[in-house]
Amino acid sequence: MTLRDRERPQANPRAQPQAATQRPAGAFLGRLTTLGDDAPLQATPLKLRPRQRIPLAPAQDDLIFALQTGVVSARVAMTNSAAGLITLYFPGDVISVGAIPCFSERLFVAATQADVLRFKAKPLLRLLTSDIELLAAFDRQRDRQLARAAVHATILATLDGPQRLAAFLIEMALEIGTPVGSTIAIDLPLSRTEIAQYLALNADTLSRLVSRFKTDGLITQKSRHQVALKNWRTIADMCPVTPALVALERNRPSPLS
Amino acid sequence: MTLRDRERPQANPRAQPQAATQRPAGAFLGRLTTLGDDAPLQATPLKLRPRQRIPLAPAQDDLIFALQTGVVSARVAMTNSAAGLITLYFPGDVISVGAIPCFSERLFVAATQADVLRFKAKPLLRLLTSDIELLAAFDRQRDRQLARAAVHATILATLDGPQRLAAFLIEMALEIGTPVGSTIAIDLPLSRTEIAQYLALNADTLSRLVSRFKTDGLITQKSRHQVALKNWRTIADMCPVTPALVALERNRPSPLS
DNA sequence: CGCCTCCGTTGATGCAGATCAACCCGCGCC
DNA sequence: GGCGCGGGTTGATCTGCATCAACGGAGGCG
Repeated sequence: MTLRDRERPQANPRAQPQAATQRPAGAFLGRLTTLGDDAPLQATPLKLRPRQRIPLAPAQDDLIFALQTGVVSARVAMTNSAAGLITLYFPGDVISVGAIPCFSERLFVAATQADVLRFKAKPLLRLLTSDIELLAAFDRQRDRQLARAAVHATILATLDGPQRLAAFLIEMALEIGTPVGSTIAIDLPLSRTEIAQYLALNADTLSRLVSRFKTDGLITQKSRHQVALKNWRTIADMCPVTPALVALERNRPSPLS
Repeated sequence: MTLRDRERPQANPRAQPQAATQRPAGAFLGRLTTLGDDAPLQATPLKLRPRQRIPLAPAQDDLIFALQTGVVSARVAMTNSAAGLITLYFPGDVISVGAIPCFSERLFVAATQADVLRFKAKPLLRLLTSDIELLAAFDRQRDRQLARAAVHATILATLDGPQRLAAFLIEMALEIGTPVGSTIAIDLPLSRTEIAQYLALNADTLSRLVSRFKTDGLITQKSRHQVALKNWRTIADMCPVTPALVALERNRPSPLS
C-alpha cells in the first residue's frame, strides 16, 4: 500500500483510547510543562485525529515533538518495496525528526487521537542549557527510547512468530494497558496490518497467531481493537525479552504494579 | 555460546584496523576535544584491545563513553537462549550505558583496538549546559544513532539474506572502508559468527551468502577479515536501504565521496 | 437497499533459511 | 609431533512463515 496521506476525517473514529489519553506523561515532559509559560519556549500544541499525519515540510530536520497523549507511529517507505512501521511513540516520548532515517518518504502518523507539542530545536536546546535537571531528564528519555529501539531490534532478530506477538502484547500492556480484575485490557492503537508491519510478520500469519492465542485462552477479544490478556504469566514466560521490557518501564510511572 | 569475559590478551590480534583508527572523529567528539583541558571534564581515556570488555560495575547507568578510534559492539544475553549483537559503535559515536536494555547481562566489547573516553553523566551534562553548540552537536549525534538503529531494524524487518549482507557491506564501507583503486577495502571488525548475529542470520547461511558474493564477483577476500568490494554499484542497487545509509553518512566527514 | 472497498480470516502450497552433521583448517599447547 | 579446540565451510534435510487465492463481514455512500 502506498503511504499517501489519509488526513480526511473519518466518520467514525475507532474506540476512544482512554488508557493512552489518561496516562501520566514521562518525567521529561512533566518537568517541562511545570515550567509554565515564563520560559520563552514557543511550543505549538497540536491535536491529531487518528490516521492524521504530523505536517512536515520536506527536509525539515530541526523540529522536535513531545507526545502528551495518544500513540504516534513513524513510518518509512522505500523506493521499490513495502513500507515499514519503524517506531511507536507513547505519552512522554520525544519525537525527533532527525532520528528517523531518510528513505524516499518519512512520516509520522497518529495511531489514535494524540496531543503533541511542537518545538523548534534551537529554542528547546537553549532552554535545556538553562536547567541541568531538565537536560538530564531529556537525556534519560533519549536513552530510554534508544533502549526501546534496541529491544525491538532484538525481538525482530531473535524471536519467532508467537514470541513476537507475546512481546507486542506485553509492550502494549506496559505502555497503555489498564488492569481490569485479573486481566489487562488493551485498546490496540494499530490495525492488524500495522501490527504485522511492526512485528515484521505477514498479516495472514499474524491473524493465525491471534486466533491461536484466543483458542489457547491467552487473550479474549471484545471488538477489533479491544483485547484483554487473560493470562499475563503465561504470555510473559513465553517471551524472552519480557524482563527488558519491564525494566524499561521502571524508569517512569506505570499503571501496572 | 556464553558471554563470559575473554579479556586475556590474544597472542596474535587480528590485522590492524587502519581505516578505523585513522578516521576523523565525529562533529561532537571533535568539538569536545578542541575544548582542551581547561574544562573540568574528568574524562578518563581507555585503551581497549580486541575482545576486551569495557569494565562496568553492575547496574551502573550513569556512564557515558565517547568512541575515538576503533569499533565497539554492544551485546546482550537473554536468560534462556542465544545472545545477540545489538549495536555497533564507530568513531565519533556516543556509548550511553542507559541506552542498552537490561537483559540478564549487557556488555560492551571492543571489536578492534579502540580508544574511548569515559565520562560520568553529571559533569558531562554540566559541560553541555555551558556550550549550546556542543549540546546541539551531542543532540545531532544521538539523533544519528537513533536513526542508525531504525535503519538496522528496517534491515532486519524487511530484507532477505542477500540484501542484508549487501546492507552490512555498505554500512561497513561507509563507516570504515578505504577506497583502493576502483574497489573499497574493508577490514571487518567482526567474526563471521558475530556478523551473523548482527544480521539475524544463521552463521551457516551467512557463509553461503559470502561464498555466493565471491563467485558472483561482487567481493574478493584477501584474508579472513579483509574483504574488498569490487562492484559498489551492484551491491548498492541490490539493497533498498542504501539511500538511507548514505544519507546518514552525510552528517559527518566520510572517507568516501 | 445494493454496491463497493477495506480489513480480516482461512486453506493450500512453495521456498528461504534454520538445523544437523561432517569436515577442514589454523593455531596454541602439552 | 600429536592433540584439542574454535571458527569456518559445505551438503542434506526440515520447517516456519510467506505467498496466493478465495471468502466473509463491516461500514460508507449513492
